[in-house]
Amino acid sequence: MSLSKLFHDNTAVAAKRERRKEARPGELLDAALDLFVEKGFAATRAEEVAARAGVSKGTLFLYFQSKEELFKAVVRENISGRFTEWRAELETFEGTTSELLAYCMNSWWERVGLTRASGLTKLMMSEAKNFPDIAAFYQQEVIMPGHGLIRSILQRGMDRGEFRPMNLDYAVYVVIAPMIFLILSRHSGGVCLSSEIDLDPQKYIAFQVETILNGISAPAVAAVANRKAA
Amino acid sequence: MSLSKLFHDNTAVAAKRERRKEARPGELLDAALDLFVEKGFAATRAEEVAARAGVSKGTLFLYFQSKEELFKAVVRENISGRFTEWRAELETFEGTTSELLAYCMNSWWERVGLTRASGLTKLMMSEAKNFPDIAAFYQQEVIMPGHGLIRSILQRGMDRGEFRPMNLDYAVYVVIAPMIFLILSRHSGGVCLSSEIDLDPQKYIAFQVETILNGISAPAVAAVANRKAA
Amino acid sequence: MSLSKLFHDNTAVAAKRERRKEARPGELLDAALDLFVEKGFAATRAEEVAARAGVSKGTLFLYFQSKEELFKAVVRENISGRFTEWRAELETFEGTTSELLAYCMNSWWERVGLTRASGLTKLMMSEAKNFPDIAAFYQQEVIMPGHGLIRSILQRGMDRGEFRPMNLDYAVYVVIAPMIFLILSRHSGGVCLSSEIDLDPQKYIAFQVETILNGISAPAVAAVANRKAA
Amino acid sequence: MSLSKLFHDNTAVAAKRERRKEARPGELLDAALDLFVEKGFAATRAEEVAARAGVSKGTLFLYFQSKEELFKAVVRENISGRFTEWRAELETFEGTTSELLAYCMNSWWERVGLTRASGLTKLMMSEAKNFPDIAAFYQQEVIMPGHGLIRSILQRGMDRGEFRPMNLDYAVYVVIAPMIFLILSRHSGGVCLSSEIDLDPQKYIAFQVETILNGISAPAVAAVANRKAA
DNA sequence: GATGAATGAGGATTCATTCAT
DNA sequence: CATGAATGAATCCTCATTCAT
Repeated sequence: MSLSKLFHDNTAVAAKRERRKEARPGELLDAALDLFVEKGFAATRAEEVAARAGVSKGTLFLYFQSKEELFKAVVRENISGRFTEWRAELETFEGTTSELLAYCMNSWWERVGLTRASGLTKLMMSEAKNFPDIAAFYQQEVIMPGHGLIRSILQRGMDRGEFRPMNLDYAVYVVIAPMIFLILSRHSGGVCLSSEIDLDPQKYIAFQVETILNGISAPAVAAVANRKAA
Repeated sequence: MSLSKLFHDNTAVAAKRERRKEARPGELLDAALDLFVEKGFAATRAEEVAARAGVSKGTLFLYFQSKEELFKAVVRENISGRFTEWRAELETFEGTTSELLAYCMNSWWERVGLTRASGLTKLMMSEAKNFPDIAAFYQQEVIMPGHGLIRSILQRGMDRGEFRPMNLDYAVYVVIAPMIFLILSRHSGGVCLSSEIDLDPQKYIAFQVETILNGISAPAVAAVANRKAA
Repeated sequence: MSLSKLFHDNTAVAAKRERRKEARPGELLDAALDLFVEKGFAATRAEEVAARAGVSKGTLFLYFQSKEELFKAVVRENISGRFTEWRAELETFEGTTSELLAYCMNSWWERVGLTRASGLTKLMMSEAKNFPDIAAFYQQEVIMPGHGLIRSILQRGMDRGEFRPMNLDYAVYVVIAPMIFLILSRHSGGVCLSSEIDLDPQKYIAFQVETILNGISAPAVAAVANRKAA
Repeated sequence: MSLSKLFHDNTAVAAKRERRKEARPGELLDAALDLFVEKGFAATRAEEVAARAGVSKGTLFLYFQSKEELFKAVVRENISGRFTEWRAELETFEGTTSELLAYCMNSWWERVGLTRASGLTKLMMSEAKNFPDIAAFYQQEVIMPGHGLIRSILQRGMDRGEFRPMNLDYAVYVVIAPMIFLILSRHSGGVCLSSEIDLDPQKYIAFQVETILNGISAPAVAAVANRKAA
């Protein structure tokens, strides 16, 4: 092989590398998210992350000081505030609040529950204790806006007389708990499910929505709802 | 030293040994529960469990074949053993099924949720995938009996016309999801709570119970309930 | 630094690394053979093998999945790999079958008996029961091909009328037993020898060969042989 | 001395067992022989020996300072010189030397090969290196008299012109090697056998005897033998 | 920048041996 | 004498991290 050829190769390779170089951290974070979600922090091996990202073990540590730093980066990277978009949607919604809540829960499932993003939730619940600073960050960036959104909806329902008066500090969890549970059950291999068959998320959500609406609607509305259900 | 004294010593000493031997498994189980809950299954070192119980590494393995067996014993000791007692209570209950469900959820909180045992639930959700054997065991010993209990209650309500007809496969989760959520929120440092202040479990449960009952009661009953609430 | 210098450095350095990497397994195998033969399989510590090969514990497991795999590799390297070569030699042999058998037994001694590899035989006889996987492997890779080879020779002799008709299932051991015995006597410090002085393997084999050939030759041939011996 | 006398010895030993306390060490040695033979020295657990002897682990160490001491005691205990009796039998034998040798090999199989005593041989071959003093002892007490016996027989054959002139230092092994091989193959789970089916010892010995006699007989005798075989 | 060979601390489990009873 | 609970050294194997190339 001639020197010039070598040189040529080098530049070509370098150019290619340049492009890839900037993508590297992203590919690593991507692979890491998958694996952390699937196996948890401790059980995820650095080498496997690297392999899945198509790089060598050494490269991983070139971009992230340690496995812990990688974890933190994964969480930070994936907390993108889609909340403004969501909040806009909510404010322009025109149906009843029951319809709004039902719409919200269903579309949350499609846009979040079904995607890898839901893995983040599981990740945080599993590892929060070991990464307090990350937990605080997550709290700020995800939990609080999310809860705010639900509160707004419930407040709208109460304001319009559709929902009975409730202490929103507790009412939000009536909506949130079932969704979190759904996510966790899926990401933990169904340890909390009766049968070995995954439950049907659509039906699960439908049932929850129905019950919740029954449970929080103002008496008159509930009567109507119940009459329909019967 | 008199013969009788010798005799006395021997029995006293033997008795003491006996006591220690019989106390050992309990002490180990106790230490193990603490550490499993605090650090998770994988991150808990056998030696540390032994140390906390005041014995050496070897002694732990004298009583429990392996770390997995130790964990199973912890689960048995703290959860699965209680189901028979619980089921009995349920079968002799005399009030309405709404009262029964409310009673159940509240007393579950006191007897399980508040205790260290609840940490096992969080542990399972976090690590189930990495320890399929343990997951299967937990499923058998805890999840299935637990779900069975809830089903029985809901069935009782439906049989008596107190609850509306429901697909129990999904209805159970209306009861279970909020409880699991409560536990997880507490054992993950509140990553899923709005504020940094833990919510008041009593109030949380009260609200959930109220909403659930509203949500699942038969129309007539619900109307009455709603009237009361209003 | 010139480009050519860079080129030079890179290849030189890379080559050296390459050499080390490729030498590693061989060095480990070498160290392992020594130790396995000296101490047996169970009593040989992985770390010691690594140390003797001049690497760390971890490196050993980089090249061999487990101690068992290491052992299998040692066997493959030192014994089973040689059978094809041997079989070829046997098939192109042109003398009488008596000559062939004598040649075989003598060259087996030189190529196996005298080398460290023969220690593996003793090891297997001592520890086979405790490591069934290894025993099965050894059976497959060493015993069966070895016996096959001997059978072929005896069959050749019978086909040509040089040897009397024999049940080969038992005849093979007439050849094998003395060889195994020779190996064992050497690797067990001579516990089965009359004197404390090792017997002379050449003479031992010569005597065995002579007797065996006398013992298995067809009558006419034997008569000639005996006349010569006398 | 007849076979029935040998039986007598056995019952005497059994009677000794009756005396509980004094028999303890004997029972332990008995159990230990079994286990050492079956599993080897390292793989035999002290507790298992104790359990098989019907005593506790502690008791074992009451009688034997360590596992090594136990091993030495096992070997010493089982080296009982039955050689005088055997030598007598040989000296009064009246048939041909071929018949004598055949008789010897067959009755050795019945009296030694088939009994647990043969386990001792395997034990020594496996562990001799680790217990040099015991090995020397075994050499003195078993190997040398045994070889002497064989030598006597071969000498008798040579003296009578039945066997061809041989260097007895090597000739003994023509007789010994096949017997040792037989024992080892049985005590090592057949690692050195072609098939998984144990070979039939009777047939094995018959074939070896025939071949050996063919191999060592004086020309004239061999011719007759061969003529018969053909 | 990238690589991947090498490292070695760390953790589960076993078992000979001791010693209080 | 006998017991068996307790010990802890010993050993295989894993994996985050480093660094020579």
